[in-house]
Amino acid sequence: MPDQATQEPQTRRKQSREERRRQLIEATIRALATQGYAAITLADVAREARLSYGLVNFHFASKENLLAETLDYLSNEYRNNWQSALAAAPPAPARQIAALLQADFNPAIVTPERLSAWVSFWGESQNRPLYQAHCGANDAAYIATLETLCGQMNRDHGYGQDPVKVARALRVLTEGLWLELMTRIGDIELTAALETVWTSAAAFYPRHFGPKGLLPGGG
Amino acid sequence: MPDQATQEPQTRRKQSREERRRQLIEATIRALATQGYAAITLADVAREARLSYGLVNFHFASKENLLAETLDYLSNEYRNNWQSALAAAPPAPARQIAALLQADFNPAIVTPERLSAWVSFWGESQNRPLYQAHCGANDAAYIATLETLCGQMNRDHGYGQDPVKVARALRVLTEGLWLELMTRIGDIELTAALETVWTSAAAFYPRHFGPKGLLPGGG
DNA sequence: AGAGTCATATTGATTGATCAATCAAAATCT
DNA sequence: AGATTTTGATTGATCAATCAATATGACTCT
Repeated sequence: MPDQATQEPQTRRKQSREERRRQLIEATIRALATQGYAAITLADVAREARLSYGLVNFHFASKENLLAETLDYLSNEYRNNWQSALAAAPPAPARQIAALLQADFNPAIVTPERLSAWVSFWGESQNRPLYQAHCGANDAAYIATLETLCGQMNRDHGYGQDPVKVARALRVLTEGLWLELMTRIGDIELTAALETVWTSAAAFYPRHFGPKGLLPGGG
Repeated sequence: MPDQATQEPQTRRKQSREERRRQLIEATIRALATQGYAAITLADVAREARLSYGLVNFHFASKENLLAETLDYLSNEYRNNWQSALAAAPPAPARQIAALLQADFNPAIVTPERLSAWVSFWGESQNRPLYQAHCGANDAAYIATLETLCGQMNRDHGYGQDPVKVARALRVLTEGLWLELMTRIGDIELTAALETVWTSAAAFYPRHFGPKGLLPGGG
């Protein structure tokens, strides 16, 4: 079996390589949360990952690149999360909106560490072009999806607000709640944040949402 | 006139001193916007202020202290802005809410530079205790004011939502819009942000707000 | 199977650059 | 004259990146 003999080792090496990179990126996220973007050093990342600091340069070539790939990692994780939540939800617009909004408060990806890392990137002007390059398309896809769904609510259920403005309000509300969650930690806070979202959704779509989420017959 | 002879010089010296400090703080805000918190140096601040960089240490003792005083300056400016807007508005709760929300998009204090500086502070974990110390009381006063006003809307005009949640939604919406405004610049964007706020206010208080702001009879 | 060979991964000391803070000297005001 | 403000060269610390040395498998050939 010559194919296995040549393929398996290559695969394994690649896996190990990807594992290390993942390990270092997760360490970078934790270090960003504790040290901040201004104070983070490669030594911090290596210590957090329990690896030698020379490894960071070996796997990522530079600190700048490590941070860029960390942003990329977070951005992909975020996009996968809301897109799979949408795919798993029933097609009715209210259901889809509920799934999209709820996905943004999934405890698996909305942790204080990750929120801190996001805000670190937002705050660094040198990263703004980087952010556009890595996250611009994702953000545009999110807002386009939400706008379409809000338009469907109008068409299917007779609501009358400007769907673009409602989508923007809901989107921006989530971002603001992320900012708040960064400092105040805990599951209770996540629930409270989500309730704030539902309160707004209920104001826009009172026949479909209540202060605790989608109404019983709201599909 | 011995009093003038001794007072005037002191006054002038003090003025000059305060002027320099203000000059350096404004330069710090601009430098934060262009360099970011991670990359800002005392040389950047001095260059921006067109002053020698030794002066920064002379007037502020340390870089850390300069940044702390910059945050303080921004925080006071922000609080003065919304508090004087409230004081100038009629006492009816809808009018007060309109004034409070509009104040957060006053072009005089909501500039891309200032927003960048705010986000820089938010993103730096080392600044979180500093932020609480300098801005915690201000933020608490803002949210308490808004909660009271939302409660009055319920009592005076028969609305039924939880005023704490509505206040939180409006507050957090503003913060999210600030984040968005940081990257996209211009007066048109400021107007669009405010329209997003009015759309939300109209959803919560449909008899008092419309998508363009307070309704004609909405006092 | 087992010794040998090679590529890849890992380590930490060293280097060079950057920057905050100090300080002595000069300038400016009263 | 005396106090305060301003300047920029110097100092010392920090840190990213490099690099030479070492370790760890993976594959080959006998």
